[in-house]
Amino acid sequence: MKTDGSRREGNRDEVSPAVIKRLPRYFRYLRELLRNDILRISSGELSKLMHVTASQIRQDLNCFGGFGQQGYGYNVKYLYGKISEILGVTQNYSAVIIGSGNLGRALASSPIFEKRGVKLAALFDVDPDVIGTEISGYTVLSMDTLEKYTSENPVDIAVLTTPKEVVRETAERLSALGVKGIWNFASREIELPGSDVIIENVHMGDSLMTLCYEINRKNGENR
Amino acid sequence: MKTDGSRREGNRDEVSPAVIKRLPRYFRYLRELLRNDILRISSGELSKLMHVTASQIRQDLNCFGGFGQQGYGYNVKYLYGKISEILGVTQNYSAVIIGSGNLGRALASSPIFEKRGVKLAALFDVDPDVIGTEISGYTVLSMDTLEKYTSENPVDIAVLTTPKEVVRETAERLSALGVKGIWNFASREIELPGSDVIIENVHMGDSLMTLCYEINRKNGENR
DNA sequence: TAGATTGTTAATCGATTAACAATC
DNA sequence: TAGATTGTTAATCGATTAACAATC
Repeated sequence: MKTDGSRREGNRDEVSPAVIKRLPRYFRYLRELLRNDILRISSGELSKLMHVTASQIRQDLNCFGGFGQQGYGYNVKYLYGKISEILGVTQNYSAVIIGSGNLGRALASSPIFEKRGVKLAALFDVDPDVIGTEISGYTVLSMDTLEKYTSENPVDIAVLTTPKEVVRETAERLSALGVKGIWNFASREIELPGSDVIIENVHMGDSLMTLCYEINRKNGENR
Repeated sequence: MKTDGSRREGNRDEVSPAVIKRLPRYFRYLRELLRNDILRISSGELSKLMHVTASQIRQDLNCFGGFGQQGYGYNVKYLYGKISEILGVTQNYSAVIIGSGNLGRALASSPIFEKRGVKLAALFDVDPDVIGTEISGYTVLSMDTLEKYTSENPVDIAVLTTPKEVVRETAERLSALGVKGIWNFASREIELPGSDVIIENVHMGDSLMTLCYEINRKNGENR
């Protein structure tokens, strides 16, 4: 396989958002291939599997470097490794969950972080009844100790699952503590003008609504 | 306010996916405006609030009808009502949760369904230890009783939070039972060729990865 | 070598923005 | 009426697809 792909690897400056949003999907499919001991795949085969054009796959991957080989295709393991690097899976980012309600619990108990090389380090809450309890092997810490904690344990990512009323203040607090990114599940979108914390707003409800829209549309439009 | 918007309301046939994916965001912002007793808003004001162009707002809304009034703007309540209709909020769809693990529980306890006019009707699981327990006022039912249940209670939406190994078979089973849409949280994407069940695959991990990508990119690219 | 498949350019398609006439 | 703001067309921009020469 080609090893000089690194030539083009530097110019990550201007990869389009559309491409970036597709990368995690490649990551998932490549992992699945790897699990099934498939060592090599062509853009054509991957195209059939993922229901996107082969052209798009080649175009997307080439934004980051020449990962394939003419006449051969792509080495699945190598490509998976490259995409993992690009997506920061190899960075071992640390995360804390702010808000240990049902969603916080569900996230803490899921393999979602581990699968992506993110290390869940702690859970926080404000409720005295919740603080001190154990969730998935973590003892829930008090929000009062957040500053102390982060000064001793650098936190890259904060996962926000608090009520929306405290989203803004919590986000500002986290920003001041040097957190690099906020994964926000609260239904209030975070705006931190001037800050360079990366914000990822998740809206699970939006996805339910597009589903309802499609159902609605298929089942006889207006009535 | 204009009442003849209905003229154009019929041609929902070909609204672009980009527009549809933005509708839930309008829905959220309009509800917030309504909660703050703001009765009227222009595309320019909404533009500042939502950080999108006024042009896009007018373009988007006009796919469904003339909801505004020249020289006035949009009546928030009226517009909210219209968008709710378009998104099926007024349809009172019924939903069941398949898989009563941590995520199923979290969803059942959240206002996510209620806020969008979806009626959560039941939870199911296969684990004898979970069946019969109570979650957020619902007694978890056995998957063995799914066929019986759906024959007595028509289900519009199934929320899938099962392990990925059983996603395919469960999806096929649900499809056979006449479910209209599947909201799939399992990390295996559903494919039901030939079926006309609407599938909405949710990948929370993808969102975490794009966050990691951005953090990675900002904090000094390759190393 | 011949065959296969990439990397990459050019063509097409779709989505966003700008502009302004229509109109409340 | 004059001012404001929509609805809508035209222009721009970006993303996808097709095509094929480069190359393993």
